[in-house]
Amino acid sequence: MELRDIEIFLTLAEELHFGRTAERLHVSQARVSQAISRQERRLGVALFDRTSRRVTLTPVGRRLREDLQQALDLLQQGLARAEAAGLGAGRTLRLGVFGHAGHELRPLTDAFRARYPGIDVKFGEINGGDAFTALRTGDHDVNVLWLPVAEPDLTVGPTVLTGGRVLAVSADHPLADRGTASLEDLADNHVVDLGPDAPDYWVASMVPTRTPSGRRIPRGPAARTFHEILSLVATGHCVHPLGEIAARYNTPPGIVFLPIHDAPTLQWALTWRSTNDSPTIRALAQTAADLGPISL
Amino acid sequence: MELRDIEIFLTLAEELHFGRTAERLHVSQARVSQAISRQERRLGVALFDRTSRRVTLTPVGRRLREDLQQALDLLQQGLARAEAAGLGAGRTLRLGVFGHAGHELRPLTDAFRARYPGIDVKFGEINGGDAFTALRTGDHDVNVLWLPVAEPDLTVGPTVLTGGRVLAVSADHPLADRGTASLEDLADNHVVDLGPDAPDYWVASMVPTRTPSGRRIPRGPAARTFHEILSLVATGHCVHPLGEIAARYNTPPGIVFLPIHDAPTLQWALTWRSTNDSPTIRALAQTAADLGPISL
DNA sequence: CATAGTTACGCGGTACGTAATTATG
DNA sequence: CATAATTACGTACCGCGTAACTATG
Repeated sequence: MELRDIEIFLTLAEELHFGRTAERLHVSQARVSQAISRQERRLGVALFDRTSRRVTLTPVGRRLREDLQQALDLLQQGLARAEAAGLGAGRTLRLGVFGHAGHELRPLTDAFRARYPGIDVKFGEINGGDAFTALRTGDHDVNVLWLPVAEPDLTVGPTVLTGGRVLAVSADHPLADRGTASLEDLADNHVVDLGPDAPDYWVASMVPTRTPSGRRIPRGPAARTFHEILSLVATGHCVHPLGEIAARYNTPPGIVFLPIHDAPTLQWALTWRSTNDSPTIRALAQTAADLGPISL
Repeated sequence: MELRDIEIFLTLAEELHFGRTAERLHVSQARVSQAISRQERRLGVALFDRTSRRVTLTPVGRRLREDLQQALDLLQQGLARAEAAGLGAGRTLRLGVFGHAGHELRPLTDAFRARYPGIDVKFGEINGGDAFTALRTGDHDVNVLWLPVAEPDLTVGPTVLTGGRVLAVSADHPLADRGTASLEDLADNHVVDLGPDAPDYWVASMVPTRTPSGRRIPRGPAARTFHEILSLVATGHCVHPLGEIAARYNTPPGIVFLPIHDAPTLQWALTWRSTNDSPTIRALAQTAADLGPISL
């Protein structure tokens, strides 16, 4: 009972036609016939009922098909993983994240390290002002960015995180005592300007230019990094919307994070430079896809 | 990448020694070396770190081992099932059960039919008085019996059901209104005698001869079948303990079933004549073992 | 230097193709 | 009778053994 025979069996179980099976596997029709009858002889059961006109699976064959399909998938998956680990062996995958998001991504990195033991994963920090640059310079292999990302040179992979948004305000700010915030509140305050390097549509998806009712939201002073933003907010001169994660592991002095109750949920997805595509990156994307997004 | 190579890889991963691996698989040591280095060349990763003195798995190898082991198990299991289905193909497995127990066993028979589509399963009825005879005459292949069964010619397989016990009493009986019964109550009543064909130890495990406190339990008139027992009980002259299943699908006129609160749980196991052992029976036992016992 | 893994090379079995044969709508 | 599965038979490749070689404690 060899692996090739199993492949032939599975293909025939799908095609239910000796000729097409032979074609698909690039072997002669005779070979398919031989392989099947050999298996049936070995097992002592008919796997297919066939005349020279019609081929159908027997109940035993149907059951065997399910079992073998599953086994073969596992087998090929395992080999593919080992190969991918080989192609990326010794490599370090640099993963860019905002703030402490790396901690929330541990289920992903743990699963990835288990699957591809040869590959090392390291986190790098990114900021709203330069979220794409490290990808383009090659300093990072993959960044975890909020969607939508629509850059011609970047590929967007599976979503790895989903979560709400918060508004960072000064502790003295009138909103601070309300405990929650609305997008409408933004129009009454300045928000931090993330600078010219980040594309407008992308910044706007986190820091909108208008409230849902259409009022303009004034852009205040500029800042690039997370801490720069927070120190501006702490002065009380402006407020700033952020992902929920920002609030989770930070309790900066003089700052309060208010959940924004009317903002749509954010999606954070793996993103990489298209020309930088590699088995290693594909492996990470596949692992993330298998795992599904983590909800905050 | 062939199946034999995978087997060699897995064995070496276990033994961590080329010589012993070769011995176990009845091949030359050279073959093991060739197989491993070929796989490593194909995959492009080292699977083992080795000197001529020590062999250890690399992280990639460790991971691959887990994946392949699982896949191979599935594969062999599937083939074994097909083979078993073949050996028993066309056969009918006669399964003896008390009363309606067959209905509770549907998860088992469904699973069995799914795994071994070639084999038919039929139920036959058995009674306390002759629970073993159908096995010995060959009329039944397997019986579902309460434990303990200690017969030299019978094999006891996995437990398929567990559940409590009930006491069948006449609706006029003083106990009937209590809604529950104790083993001590038996001493104040006659119980049905199951006749000489059933071994004493086995009958006693369902119908004890003494109460927990040591009082003798009088044996009353004899009956063999379930319905004979019930008609005796209906007269009010005796009571009788039964498995919980008996109460589940029977509402015989003039009879009340009272849960016996202080009796230990009953275990019902597959039992067959040792000389009658066959792949088909093994297949059923394996399916039952995989499924685990059903709790009533 | 003994033990254990690797490399070189040759034989035999089998995977597979070609071509003829049989069966079915 | 056309289409599709099976059987017959030959060949080339590869799985595997034997034996010589190399490395390590």
